Amino acid sequence: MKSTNTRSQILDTAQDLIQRLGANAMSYADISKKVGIRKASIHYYFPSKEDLIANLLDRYNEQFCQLVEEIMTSSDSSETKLYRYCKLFEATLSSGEQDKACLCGILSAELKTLSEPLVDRITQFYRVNEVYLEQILCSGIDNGEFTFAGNPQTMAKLIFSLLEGDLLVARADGGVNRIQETIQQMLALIKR
Amino acid sequence: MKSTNTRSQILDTAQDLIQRLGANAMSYADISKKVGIRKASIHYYFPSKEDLIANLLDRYNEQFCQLVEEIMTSSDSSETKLYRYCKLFEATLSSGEQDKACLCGILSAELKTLSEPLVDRITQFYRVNEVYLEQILCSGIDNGEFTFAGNPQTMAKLIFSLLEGDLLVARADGGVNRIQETIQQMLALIKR
DNA sequence: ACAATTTAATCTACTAGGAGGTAGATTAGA
DNA sequence: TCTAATCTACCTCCTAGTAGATTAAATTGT
Repeated sequence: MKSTNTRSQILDTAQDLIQRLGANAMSYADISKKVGIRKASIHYYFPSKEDLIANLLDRYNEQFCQLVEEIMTSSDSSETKLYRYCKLFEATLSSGEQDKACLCGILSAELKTLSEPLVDRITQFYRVNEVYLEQILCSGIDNGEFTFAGNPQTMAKLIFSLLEGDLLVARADGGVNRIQETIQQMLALIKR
Repeated sequence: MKSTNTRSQILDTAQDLIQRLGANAMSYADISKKVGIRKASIHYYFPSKEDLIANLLDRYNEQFCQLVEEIMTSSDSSETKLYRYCKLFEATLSSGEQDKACLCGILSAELKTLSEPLVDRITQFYRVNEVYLEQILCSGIDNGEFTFAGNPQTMAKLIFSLLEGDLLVARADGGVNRIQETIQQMLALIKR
């Protein structure tokens, strides 16, 4: 069926554009040009822009969780798990023209222009990720790999904010190198 | 002179709108309504949107640097200086309707839609701030207040990314509390 | 197996509204 | 009387979204 293909091509293109330019700078005309279909055809799959972004966020959350689940269920050490988790963010910037940030990070900047259902999906993404991070930290403390002041939950939030912020700041200054450096720095802080 | 007043009213309003909604969602019509003047009058002061944002960034950089200079030249301990620096970011979110992020943080998300002169100003803001942070960290290490693995320069970048990211993430989840928590957590990590 | 019909997918052509920006008249203060 | 500041009225371009025709692919009835 060709429909599935067109649909995901639209999602792929929209995601790429938002991660680079933001949701408000992304237009149906842009997608239309890149995918090679007419604007009206996009409305056939996604009646409204909100609809498109909602589907985008659902797919993104699912895909990202799948990648994290792979890490969580691996037999790696806690430190390696945390490192691999951080590498997921680095990979976002590394990909393509090295100008993409986290989808939810970008949308967070435009948060107050988004409808409640969209905001909810972004909030969910944050919470889920912070739970993953907390789990890695806790098991790392238990088996003696990690040690740090304060509690794992707050530390998880700290790491998550760091990664989201780094991804945005790195586009203006430092690029992929910056992210690699700060990840190493963060790991050094909590290693026993 | 009324002109100076109108001019800064326009800048104030534009900054407020961008910090809440982003640059692409901020329009001359919005400013016009809030300030109570006609659209054309804004163009009298700032011929183009790029011009407006450029002036905004210059003013923002200057104002922010002034606040940081006050901290740097104080007789506070390094820890207090660092804490006060972080509080500047917290204050941004605390102000108004608790929905404002850092101007440069927001613009970073829309970075690829901005002209080079604007990007340069954002990059400059980041670099200047990271130098300030590095200075605080270095003096804190020298006098035995701080101790941590890795080097102060990278640690400065880490703290800055953390604050920028936290400010964005906190709007979607956690609010001011989140920022307060992660600042405390970060301080705990580097305290001797 | 073949013709008729229905459904899915895409198109052209359009609308209304909002964006940034300009020209030129008008007002008010020095 | 000149200049700075503000206005009205407009332009062009781009935006999301809609209506309805057209094509192609399944589905169905005989």
